[in-house]
Amino acid sequence: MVRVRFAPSPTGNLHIGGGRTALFNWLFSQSQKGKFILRIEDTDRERSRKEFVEEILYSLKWLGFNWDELYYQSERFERYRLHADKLLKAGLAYIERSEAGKEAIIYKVPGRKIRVNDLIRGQIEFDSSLIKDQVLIKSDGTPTYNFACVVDDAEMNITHIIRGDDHISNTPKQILLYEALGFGLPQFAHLPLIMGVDGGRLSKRTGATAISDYHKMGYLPEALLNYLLLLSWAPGDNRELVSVEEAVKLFDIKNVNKTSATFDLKKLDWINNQYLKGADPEKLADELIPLLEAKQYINRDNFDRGYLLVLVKLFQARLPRLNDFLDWADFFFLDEPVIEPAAKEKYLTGDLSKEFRLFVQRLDNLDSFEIVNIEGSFRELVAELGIEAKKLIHPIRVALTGKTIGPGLFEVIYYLGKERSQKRLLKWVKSTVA
RNA sequence: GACCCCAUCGUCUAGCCUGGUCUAGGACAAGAGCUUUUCAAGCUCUCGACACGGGUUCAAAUCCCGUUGGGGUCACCA
Repeated sequence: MVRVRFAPSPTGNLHIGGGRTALFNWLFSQSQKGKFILRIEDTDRERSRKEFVEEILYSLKWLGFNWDELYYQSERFERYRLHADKLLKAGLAYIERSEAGKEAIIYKVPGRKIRVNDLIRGQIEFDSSLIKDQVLIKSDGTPTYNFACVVDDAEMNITHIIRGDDHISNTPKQILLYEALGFGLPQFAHLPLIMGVDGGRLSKRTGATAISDYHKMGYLPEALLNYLLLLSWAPGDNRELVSVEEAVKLFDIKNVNKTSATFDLKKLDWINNQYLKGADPEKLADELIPLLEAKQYINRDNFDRGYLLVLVKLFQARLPRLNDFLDWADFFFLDEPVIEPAAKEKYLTGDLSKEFRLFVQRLDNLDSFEIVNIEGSFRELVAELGIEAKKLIHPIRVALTGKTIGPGLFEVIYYLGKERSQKRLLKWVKSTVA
């Protein structure tokens, strides 16, 4: 039975790199019909925080990863102590006393060649004579990372350790400990690192790093996962859109890339848009409701859900991020559209009083207020006036929405409603004519 | 600095293991055009890469060595 684990430290949020590690562990466990274990590495009492634990669990759930077992290292200190004592008795470790009289347990690192057959990278060889003796239990009684990690992975019967590249140099230290403790070795697979656009490590400077930030920005979990997947793995048939479910079927850890990849928002936006296009409007509306409420665009207890759904459908195919809906569709919720200065400058500088007034009248004379009729009467009007349709379409759009871009104009008019559309147009009509 | 990892378009990658079908394919981005209603949507086209040097071979993006470049790790942090 394959058992993998994801072992974040609650000293910060679940970040992109962690999410990616969780993803590949998840993929591997599902493709092998194995177990996915979550272990919170909270041995550092100073830096570990409960709110980070909650944030990490929340993000993992948002991504859709369910764990079969959950452990906290802070609850297992006696296990580490026990194994450290074992090494002490066997003469493989020694005690070091600090000036303050505190005792630490140190592992005596033997010098030899260590070979690892990494599932992704193949053979890697180390010389442990270059590694200095390792602290097992710190003088405050807490275990070090490498020690707790080995004890736990062994006791939790982890069969495959899939983690970031940055752990390659921990591997020989851990292998030595497995052997000293008399444990069998798991298999190792080191994932390439994800880099920021600056070529260095992904950091806050180079963009948002927390998974939850991507949720807040309006990325769909399936889109983020798809993007992360493509960062170091490909289905092999030139496909860009692959769901986690499909990936589980196609996944083979040997096909994971060795090269580190740069995190590029542009492609993420594109993928997100692809998923947004096909997303269920009901679900998108549910995501949007609290955000619209925060902007005071709607009132949770008193709003027209059917209308919101219509607007979501109108915009979803063109949004890179769901949250862009808030800005792009604001004119449907505001009493007055916010006119962008550049848009006004471009299309509303001339006097279109006559044209606007005639169009407002036509809207009143419609047999029925429907998209085809609105467009039909508009086409008639420009034909009669002998002007190009676009000479009037753009100014009307700006008057109604405040923007130069958006859904088709006649749909906008239809969903805005006759009265609101007329009112907004009349604002631009010089009041000299009664 | 030492040790380790990596190296195909600006970015993500296919191809590499099992050399020839590669004048290197796809996607994102960018540029151009179309869509006589915009575009951040759609369609079409264009630009654009095997880091370098040696081998091995009839033949190398593919195998070997070196160089260069990039990254990671060297904590009583995880």
